[in-house]
Amino acid sequence: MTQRQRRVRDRTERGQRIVSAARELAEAEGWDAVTTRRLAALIEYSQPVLYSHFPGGKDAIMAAAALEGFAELAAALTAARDGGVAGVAGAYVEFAGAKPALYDAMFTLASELPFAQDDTPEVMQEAYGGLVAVIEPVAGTQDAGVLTEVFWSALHGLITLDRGHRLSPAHRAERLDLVVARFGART
Amino acid sequence: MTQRQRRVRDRTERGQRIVSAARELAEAEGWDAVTTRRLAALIEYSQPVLYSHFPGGKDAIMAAAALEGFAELAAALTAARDGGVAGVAGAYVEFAGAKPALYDAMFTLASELPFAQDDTPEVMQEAYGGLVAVIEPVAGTQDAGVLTEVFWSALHGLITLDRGHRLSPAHRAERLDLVVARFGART
DNA sequence: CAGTGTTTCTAGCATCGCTAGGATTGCTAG
DNA sequence: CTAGCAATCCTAGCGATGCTAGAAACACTG
Repeated sequence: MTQRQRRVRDRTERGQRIVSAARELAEAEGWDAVTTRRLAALIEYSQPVLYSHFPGGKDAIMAAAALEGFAELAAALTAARDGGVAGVAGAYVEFAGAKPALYDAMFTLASELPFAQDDTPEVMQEAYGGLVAVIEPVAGTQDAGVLTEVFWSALHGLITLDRGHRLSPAHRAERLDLVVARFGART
Repeated sequence: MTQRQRRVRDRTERGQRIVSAARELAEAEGWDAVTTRRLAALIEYSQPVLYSHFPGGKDAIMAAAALEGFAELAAALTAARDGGVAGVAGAYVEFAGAKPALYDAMFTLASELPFAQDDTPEVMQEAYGGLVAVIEPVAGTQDAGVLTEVFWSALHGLITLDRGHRLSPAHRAERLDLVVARFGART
């Protein structure tokens, strides 16, 4: 029954191609440009094929892309752990800057993904853990969970407002330094 | 030529009704539910009338609603000025919680509005000024502008992540207190 | 009352996400 | 080898979206 295996493999490969195509297109032209028709054309199949892979339709595809993003973010944060709060903060901001559409899918759009719940996917907990790991040592008497959430919120706010041209571009580095200074110091 | 005046007044009134209807509908069912057809039905006119008021279409209507939001936010922040950093932070969060759709229009959607530029509308500068006013006294040697931007980003991050169920609902108050503690203390 | 200019509506275009039903393909059993 | 079955895929279409052109209705002027 190796044929069956091959068919299964082909299927998963095609599913991967769908997500990859969606990510590339979103990064190039934004998620609004990611239409089911364009996706179907990119993978050289017809639209209904998308729904056989992702019954949830476009939202499910975005969620799948977001999950990939969480895995990559977790890896980036883990790699930057030695840099402490400053290192992780820098890695987080760099990730958001390098893959803005993916970051949107993860945090702004796609509210389907369960956060901070029992059924939260592991990769998402890992990514969050990358933040906790560097905040925990400097939390002192402060609740590490709350402090991490606020630290994360500050980074997220900086990123989203900066992207929407809400903040002066000149002080970008200063702002990040300030966040690190206010949250990275042991209390 | 009072008739001409009356016609002008009717027109502006109708334009106001469009924005009000959009706001109500958005607050009740989200901006996705705000379609040009439903808006037209609400004001009891046909669709093209919307475009005579807002040539930019739906985006322009959202921008107009956002502008109203900035005026209301500015008023709320000004009223809370006596409360210091904690008071203003609380007013900001309360505003976002009371009018979530409006907040989205102001900061998440509608990237047409010019921020931090020369042609930034006055009400937007006023709203931002409401933040600066309480941060400036506690800035110390720190650049007040940068500190305000970071303070604002932290609030904005808290709000958007919390709304997307990204944060644990139990610690909402704690998080706000923590932001105030880290940014409201004189350095 | 006729003419003129403005205002408004009807109807339609292109596109969107999504789906039903038939056509095509590949596998299996006789 | 072939007939039948099952899985796979595509064509065609639905309802809805933002937006617009051209016709119809309106209000005002001479």
